[in-house]
Amino acid sequence: MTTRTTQPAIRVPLSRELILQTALRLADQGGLESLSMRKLGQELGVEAMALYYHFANKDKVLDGIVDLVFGEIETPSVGPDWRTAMRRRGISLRDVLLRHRWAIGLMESRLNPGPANLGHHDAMIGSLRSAGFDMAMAAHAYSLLDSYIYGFALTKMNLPFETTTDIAAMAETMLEPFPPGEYPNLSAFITEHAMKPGYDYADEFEIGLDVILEGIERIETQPQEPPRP
Amino acid sequence: MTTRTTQPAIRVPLSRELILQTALRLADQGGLESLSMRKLGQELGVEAMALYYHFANKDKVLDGIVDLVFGEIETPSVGPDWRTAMRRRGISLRDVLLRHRWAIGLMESRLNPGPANLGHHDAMIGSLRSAGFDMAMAAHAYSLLDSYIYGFALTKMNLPFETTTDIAAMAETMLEPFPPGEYPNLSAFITEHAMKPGYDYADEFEIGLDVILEGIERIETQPQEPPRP
DNA sequence: TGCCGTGACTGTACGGTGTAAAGTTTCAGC
DNA sequence: GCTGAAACTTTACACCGTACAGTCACGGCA
Repeated sequence: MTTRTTQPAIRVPLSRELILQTALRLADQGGLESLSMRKLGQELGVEAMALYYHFANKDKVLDGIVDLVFGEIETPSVGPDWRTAMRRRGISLRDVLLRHRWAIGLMESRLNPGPANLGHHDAMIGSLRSAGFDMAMAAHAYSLLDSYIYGFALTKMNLPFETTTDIAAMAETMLEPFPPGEYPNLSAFITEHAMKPGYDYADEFEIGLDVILEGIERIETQPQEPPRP
Repeated sequence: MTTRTTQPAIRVPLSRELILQTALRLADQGGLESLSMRKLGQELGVEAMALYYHFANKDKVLDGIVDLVFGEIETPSVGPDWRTAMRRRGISLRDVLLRHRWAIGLMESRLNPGPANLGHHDAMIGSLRSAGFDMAMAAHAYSLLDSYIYGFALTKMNLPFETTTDIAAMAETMLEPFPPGEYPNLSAFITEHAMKPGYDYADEFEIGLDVILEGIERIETQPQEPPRP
């Protein structure tokens, strides 16, 4: 009585790539908390411990899928038009982060960054430098842009609504435990702004991105002038 | 043979406030993963299940300590000088987030925001409106500022170094698995910029914040003009 | 052909997690 | 002193990451 009841001997052996692709899919489908070693093994038709032959621990798996995510970000072009390059790359990064919301808190905290991660950082610095930024200005621009983009993705991450109808319901639920009139500005914001037809918080992203690009251009072309008179 | 070996009957009963203060301390000391119901109970001299008399589940405890964190943020002043108000409040928020790094991912995703949370949002909108911003502009400014501030705290959250010496060691460790010259721009950035004495990534925050405030002022005072010629 | 080492995977176990459900203690008010 | 509710404990379950030992297939070699 052997135990190989199905798929007699045709089983495809595991590989790092297959494991990572499956892990990425699991995380995308159900979030980080649904990516356990047991579920991952089950998805691959294997016991959880089999994964430990290919990865030292779960954190190495996370390292791997985070680097897959980094690989999805559009590489900024090299050349004088840094503003277009940064704008395209910024929108790409936002798209990637919203596609893999579970990754937002992990991207910038890896102790073992993978090649896609390092390569992307390298390309960003190279792009800004090729446009004439000195190292300090490149650092300012990079920090400002990525703080904004990651922050936007983070604050949008768990917004539990997609439509203005959802917003109304959610806002009502949130304010319900409190006496009416307790938060007049917030109430006005919801009724006068967030519930207006056609409102989409996602539109805020490019507005803010352009303000930042404009601001970078100003301090880049007039580096001596202090911003506050 | 009773089990009350120590502290015979003087035990202070639990309260929501005491539980939340203890939970906040635990999270501050060891991060979110060290805040378990058992450890929290143990810290209070009580079994874990005792906490469920006061809170429906762990998420309600998180709701509570997140609202404590919101309570630490400086309320923006009302009046025409929105730029000073937003600058002070922004720095205060950054300080709070760096004091409670575990909270960064939780602040904007609460389904049951507490009074401090809602009150702060209300005060922010009120401050911007009192300075003359219409609702749409207030939304733009608020989104831009908080995306940047939360994003800065997020990307700085797990930077595993505090000194330039740490940076050098960390960078070497990260680049070690790859052939030298693989990431020339990144290497140049590290040696020419990040390892310079006196470098502190934290300084980037106010630089970026001022660029954003300047940008908001420009689109607020010249709302018709498209930013890109 | 037989053996054996190694690569790939499984089985079992341990200490941890959140929490449902039931049991126990403590104490205020009558 | 009795009663009932408040406050807390006990036990249990399903899940988690992973240490450690066992098992199985198979390629190279005698």
